Amino acid sequence: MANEKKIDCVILGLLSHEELTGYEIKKRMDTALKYFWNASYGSIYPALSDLVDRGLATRQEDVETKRTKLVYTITDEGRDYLKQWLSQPVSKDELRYETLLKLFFGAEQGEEQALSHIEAFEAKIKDELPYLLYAEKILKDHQSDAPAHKYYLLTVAFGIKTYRTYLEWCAEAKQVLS
Amino acid sequence: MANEKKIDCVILGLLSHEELTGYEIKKRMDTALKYFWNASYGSIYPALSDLVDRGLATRQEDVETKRTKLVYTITDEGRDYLKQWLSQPVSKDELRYETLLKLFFGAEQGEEQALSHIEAFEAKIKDELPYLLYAEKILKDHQSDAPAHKYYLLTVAFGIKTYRTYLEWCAEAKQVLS
DNA sequence: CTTACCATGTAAGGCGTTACATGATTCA
DNA sequence: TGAATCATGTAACGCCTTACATGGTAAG
Repeated sequence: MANEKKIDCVILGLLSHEELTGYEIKKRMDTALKYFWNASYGSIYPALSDLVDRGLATRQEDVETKRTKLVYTITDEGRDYLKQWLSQPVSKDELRYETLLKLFFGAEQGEEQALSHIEAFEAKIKDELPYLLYAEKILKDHQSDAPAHKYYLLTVAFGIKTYRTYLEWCAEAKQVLS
Repeated sequence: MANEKKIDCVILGLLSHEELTGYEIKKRMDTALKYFWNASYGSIYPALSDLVDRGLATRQEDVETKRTKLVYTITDEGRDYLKQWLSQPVSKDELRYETLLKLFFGAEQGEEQALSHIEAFEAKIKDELPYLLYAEKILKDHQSDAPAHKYYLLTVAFGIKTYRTYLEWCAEAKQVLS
């Protein structure tokens, strides 16, 4: 125990909300979880097969569509496994910003280059912020009693707040360097 | 080109400031870079040997001490390599917060547990913030003309700002959940 | 004298990405 | 009819952590 693979837990978490295909799971990661998690097909598909082998999820072929479409459902064992993981303390929160790394070594490159890294960072944040704001709007407009609702809002709020702080920092940093 | 290993670049970056042993490099990662980067001995020592093999750094044994102590120095080629990396656009800024992941699935676990994850997160941030503030104070007290100085300050400022935002969010999140 | 810290390194194994390979369907 | 999207999967490889293994030195 206590050594749950993250990829398994994320997938089970998503399946605990709804039945999904591997492709849809990837989409969730690229949208709802994008701000704080991600995974590639190369880890999702093998993990799904593994979950089925271990009885934590089941696979059914969707017969309505002609194209191959494998829908995964969480089992009771899967739910137990998920709950067990959720009940344990968080083991790691990790931030790896190459931008900060390059900035830390800014003296080796000169101000123009450092500035351009900051500007690229700023542009990326400005680009992504609207998606978070949109997600928040959707959630607020569809006031739902679904228990998951408020948790979605909390994670989105985290992203919005930190992104805005990033932008403040970018403005300050640009001033310092010019 | 363009496929520089991060570990090599971080080490070269640190060596560009001063000569260091592997042990000292690890310490820098655990302090100055802690907020946005990390690495283990298991990656640092092999990387150092590799840098020497490629002529990007040199190794000298410190004869003043009796204990084995290998000091690494960056070469001109190493400096070029570092500059080349610094001149390229940032390839990845990544945030992986298990706390947010568990919170996203909060509905499966109930409010008490979600709250306890937030509180643990808050405690960790409150714990670490003083170190960042201390680092900032040191930097501000020792106003230096060294070109690296202001870049250090910028990265520290980033950490302080975002940590404060995290704490704000924690307060709000706790209110929402209770 | 013992604890903490200094100091170096290896081996096994886990985890995950990238690139590849394949093909159906929808929409303009 | 061609592009975008839906849809599944594998193989090679890279990168890194964990755990192990070893020993010196300083300070209380």
